[in-house]
Amino acid sequence: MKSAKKEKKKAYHHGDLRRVLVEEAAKLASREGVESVSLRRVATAARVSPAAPYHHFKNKSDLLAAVADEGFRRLHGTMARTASGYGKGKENVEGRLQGLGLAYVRFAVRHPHFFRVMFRPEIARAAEPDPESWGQRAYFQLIRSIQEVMGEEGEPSDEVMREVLYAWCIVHGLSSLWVDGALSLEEPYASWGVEALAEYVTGRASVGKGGGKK
Amino acid sequence: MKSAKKEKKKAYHHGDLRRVLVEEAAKLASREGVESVSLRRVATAARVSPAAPYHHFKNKSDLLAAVADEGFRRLHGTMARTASGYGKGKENVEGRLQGLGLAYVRFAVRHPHFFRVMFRPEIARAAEPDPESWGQRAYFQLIRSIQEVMGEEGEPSDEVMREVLYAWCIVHGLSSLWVDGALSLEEPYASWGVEALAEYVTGRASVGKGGGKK
DNA sequence: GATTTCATCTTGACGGTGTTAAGATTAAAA
DNA sequence: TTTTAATCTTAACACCGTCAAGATGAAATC
Repeated sequence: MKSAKKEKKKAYHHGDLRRVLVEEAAKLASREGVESVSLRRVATAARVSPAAPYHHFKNKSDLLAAVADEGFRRLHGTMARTASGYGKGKENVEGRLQGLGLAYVRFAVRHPHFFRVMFRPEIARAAEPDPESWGQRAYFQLIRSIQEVMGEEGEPSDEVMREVLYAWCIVHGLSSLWVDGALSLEEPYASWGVEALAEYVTGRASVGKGGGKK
Repeated sequence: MKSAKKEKKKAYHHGDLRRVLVEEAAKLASREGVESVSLRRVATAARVSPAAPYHHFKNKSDLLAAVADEGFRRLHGTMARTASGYGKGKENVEGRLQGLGLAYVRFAVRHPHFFRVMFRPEIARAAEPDPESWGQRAYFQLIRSIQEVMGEEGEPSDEVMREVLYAWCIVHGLSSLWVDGALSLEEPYASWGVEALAEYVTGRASVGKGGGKK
């Protein structure tokens, strides 16, 4: 359907934009911050006129939403890799959950630019939640993990959803506060380092795990 | 020093700007969102030329930092009011801490625009933390409250700072996720409502309170 | 009171921004 | 080969943050 790549210079019509645009936008965001991503700069970086992106994205927010989705794809990836690192079955489900939490925080700290676009309100509120989106997939992954910890199958119970909420709040709170500078600029947290904070916080959360179960 | 208010129309030179600018910026942010706050619109709203704000603020970020400080002032206010609502002494310190958490979340949900500016990285990273700032004051308030719960005085111990971290992460995580639409657009959380979520999450956090103390 | 000083505000301009309309180019469909 | 439809460009619009230069007038000085 799409003859992917030609020789080198200019593609036939003009390459497979869209992918290139998302790539350049992400690159620019991670180099100079989300705030300084402009459609025109992205277009220029893709060697294309300022209005060209409008044939692939409704507007700037739509482009950023695509960047966010790419971010969620990567987050989903590291989470999946982490989970499978803890074995397949029900062995050490407890440790696996903490591992997921650590993976979440590490991702945020290592890719703050992605993390920031991913949770922009104008992105999340754009379209109704698409179950195919990487954001939703990562979300389902978390739900499934907690179901395993609590020994549950099928449709997630309210109890599970409460645990999901709790776990998500903790890792997201830590990530946000660190990335936004509230913790990373404050003593003693700055000297303790994120890794230690994440370990403490995820460990502390799972001592009473289950709420009433065990 | 400052004859505060004249009659009505135009002040002498031109009113006490700065305060008006911060006010208008906050008003605009809460009406249309932080993203659509522009120096020029704020200036216009204050009936002043586009370049006038530059005699009171270094740049746009500096203005937003002032808005953020105003936000922290209000947060500090509701937290203080909440705390004193739980009595003065060591009676019900436990409940007071949960009350503080609820106050935090409620503030974020009721004033999402403020909440968003308050934790913008370019704001936090602007100047070195000023202990006089309302942000720091609210922070110290939280530390003191947790010290009371743990029956400690003087310089806060590492144990206290860990508890501060934990409490802050939870309420900030919930606030962020809700305000940014990650929870408020997702079932079953949307139908449960923030209030219920906040109560569960803060309650769940304090069951094992103290880590090892009791 | 007259004069100087100095903070404040305005005017006007600069380059950069998101977005749109109208037209050119060219791959794919007919 | 002709038609169609997708893609990209050009040109323009209004708006943005920021700065330099000058006007204004309150407060300090004489």
